Formats: sequence, C-alpha cells, structure tokens
Amino acid sequence: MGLTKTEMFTAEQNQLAQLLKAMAHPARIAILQRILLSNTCICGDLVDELGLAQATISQHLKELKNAGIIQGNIEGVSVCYCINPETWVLLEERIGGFLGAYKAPSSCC
Amino acid sequence: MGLTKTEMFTAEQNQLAQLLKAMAHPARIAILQRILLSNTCICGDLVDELGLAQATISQHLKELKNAGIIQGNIEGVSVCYCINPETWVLLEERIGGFLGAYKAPSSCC
DNA sequence: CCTATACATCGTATAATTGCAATATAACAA
DNA sequence: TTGTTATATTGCAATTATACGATGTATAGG
Repeated sequence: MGLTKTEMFTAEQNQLAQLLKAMAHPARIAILQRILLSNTCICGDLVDELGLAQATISQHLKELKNAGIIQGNIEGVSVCYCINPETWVLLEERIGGFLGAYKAPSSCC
Repeated sequence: MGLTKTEMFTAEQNQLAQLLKAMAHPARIAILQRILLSNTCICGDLVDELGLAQATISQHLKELKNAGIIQGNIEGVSVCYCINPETWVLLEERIGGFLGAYKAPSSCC
C-alpha cells in the first residue's frame, strides 16, 4: 500500500529507518558531502553545483531539515545550511551500534 | 517523476544511496537485527517473529538480497539467510567515511 | 515603489514503494 | 502420486517519492 506499518516496530527501528531514508538519495548525499566539505554553513551554491533544478534542491534540503540532519539559517537574502550536530552524533551512535553488532561467524551455511 | 537522476552523481554516491535505501525501512532493519542477533544463518522464523505477511517478508528479504547485504542458502525445504560479509565491510567503510567527515565547526551561523 | 535575487511552495506527471491475497514452485514425506 | 511445508512470484490498490515549471514570498538595492 506504500504505507509502512510503523506501529509494528520499535521507536528506535523507526527512527533509524527515517534517518537512513533521509540520506538514501544520491542528491542528498551530495548535498551533505558539500556541507561537510566546507565545514561550515553553505549558502545557495548548491543549485549551481548539482545539476538539478532549484525547486528540486529546495525539496531535498527540506527533507534533510525535516529529518533534523541539517538546519538552515536565514542570512540576508539567502539561506545558510549546516549540519545539526546533535542529530549527527545520534546518527553515528545508532548506525555504529547497528553495523557494529556484526561479528563474523566462525561457521555459516 | 519518481525517477532518480543517477547519471548526475558519482558511482560512490549512487552506491551508498542504494545501500542506505535498502536498509531504510523498519522491517528490513528488524530483519537485519534478527540475523545479527543469532550471528549465523536464520531460517524462516522471521515470518513468525515480525507481524507482517509472508509475502511481505519475502519481498523485504529480496530487496536486502538485491542490495547484496544478505545472502540466502537453500537448506532443504527452507532457506537460510545471513549477512554478506563483503558488503557489510564495504558498508561500514562507506558510512564511516561519510559520517566521519564531520568536524564540529568552531563557528557557525 | 519597482526590480532583482534567493528560496520556498504548489501543482502535476511519472515512477517507485509497501503490503497482501492468491497463486506458483520446490523439496520432502507418506 | 498426493499432500504438506516453506518460499517465491504475481497482480493489485494505496501511498509516497522524484523532478520540474510556475508561482509565491521575503529581503535588499535602486
């Protein structure tokens, strides 16, 4: 139905899925990498650097904002975006805990 | 259009996005956690443990398989699934490199 | 006030995702 | 062969995602 049954899963599972989904798009990864690269806020240049329409970029930025991964500050005419430190740390913890749970098994099928 | 313009991004960005998307669903996170928990292959029990229909579980398993995150081995009547070690390591490297690129800025907007 | 710039939002077309019932398949048992 | 068990696949309906043109909004400069 295109409708995820979130009520069957734990809050942690849903939250991790939501964070992963917010990043699970090459454009949004590119946006985040661009923000990470400048290590500070980045204003508007994104539209010029990625090959997508302005409306599309704005939409991706909105999704990253909704997920809490980035935050935007109005800077005169333009808007500056930067990483939300709290969410980023949470993300590292959750993903680290998830991926780190894997121990190479001694024997498997 | 519901069609991602993959040609505008690097192979790494597309690959990371694809891996993240494969995990970006609470049911698939639950499946992976269940596999990680037993630290070995897990046969069929998933349908009983998650509250989703058999067809739905099978579909999620297929997506995880397509992404290369898990692999399935036929074990008589049933099928055993386990983590694909190579992909898991790749995943840790890619996500680690991505998340680790963040340095808390001294000053931001 | 008028214009330009920088984004955001709306509307729309298209495509992908989610979930399940029904059905198919494959292996084993009797 | 017939039936049972365990998965996979198919087909469908509902929902969400992607992308963009068009339009709205807000700030700054004249």
